[in-house]
Amino acid sequence: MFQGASQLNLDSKGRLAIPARYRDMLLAQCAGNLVLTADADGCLLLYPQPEWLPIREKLMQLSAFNPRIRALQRFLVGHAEDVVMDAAGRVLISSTLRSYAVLDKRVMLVGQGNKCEVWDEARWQAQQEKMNGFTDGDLPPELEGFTL
Amino acid sequence: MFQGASQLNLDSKGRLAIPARYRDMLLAQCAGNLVLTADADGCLLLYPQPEWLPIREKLMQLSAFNPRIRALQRFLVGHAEDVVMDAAGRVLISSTLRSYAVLDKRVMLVGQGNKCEVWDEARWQAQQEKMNGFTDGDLPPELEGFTL
DNA sequence: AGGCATAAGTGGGAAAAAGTGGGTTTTAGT
DNA sequence: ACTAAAACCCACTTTTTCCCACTTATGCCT
Repeated sequence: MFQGASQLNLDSKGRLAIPARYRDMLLAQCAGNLVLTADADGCLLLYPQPEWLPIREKLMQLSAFNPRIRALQRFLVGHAEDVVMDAAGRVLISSTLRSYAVLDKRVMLVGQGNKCEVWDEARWQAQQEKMNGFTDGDLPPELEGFTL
Repeated sequence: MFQGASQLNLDSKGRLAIPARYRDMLLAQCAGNLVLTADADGCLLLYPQPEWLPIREKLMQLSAFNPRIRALQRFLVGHAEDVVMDAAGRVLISSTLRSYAVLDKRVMLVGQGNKCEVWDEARWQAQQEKMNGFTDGDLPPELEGFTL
């Protein structure tokens, strides 16, 4: 499971070094086979391949006649790329995905349970600002009674 | 259970010495495995790992399509880090979390039931000021009829 | 009440691991 | 066949982790 944020640097070839704490897990779980795709909020999503496959299957079984579902399918599956960790625990991010998420050098890798998010550092900061005033207004009903 | 506040000092490497009164309990409960994450009020939260895990599970099962829930997931899970007590009962606080909570040296550790809060001392003082005038204005309905 | 013993707080150093950068070979595409 | 990009590999630098030693505090026993 992924959690925690790491500030990382893409190297001159566009490679991303996966934090060491995840490497053994990823080698054991999927031999370093990962899937990168785009997220609607402007970051990338990084899944272990075994986590991604059932998500793709469920997604593609949804109705192809609902325009919003079609758009979601095109977006997620259309941007997905297989990547493999090299011996140093790095993955190459294609120029297509790099330009989608506006990644140049400074990047945040943010663990989110079964996946990680990859953010341009400045965009991540901006995203975090949204927590200011989080408790203003009505809370979503799912959070009623939620205790930390 | 955690209660009471302790004034502690981070050392030059950013390590926090857990008060001795909690150590035996933490070694027995979770072998020193703890989880540190950020709190929206500007402090950090320190959970024994067994307390944290069900909270994370409940959080990650909520809908990923609600923007406010997504923000909360990104914030809490995105900042969570596993830490382990060393032989001297200390945990290392990463520079990411230290800069989030503006921790330099003087720190307050405040017990809060199933978790502790970690505050920069000055911010803790400021937080306490907010208790002045607590009873001004309308009370939340949950406190109606509440007796101490 | 003094001193001794144990436990806690604190600091730092050395070994190991991880981050980083590039050079060379292979593959694919034109 | 030639070019360009990607995969692979190796070496160097930096960071992290683990361990040990010293100082300070606490409490117990004489």
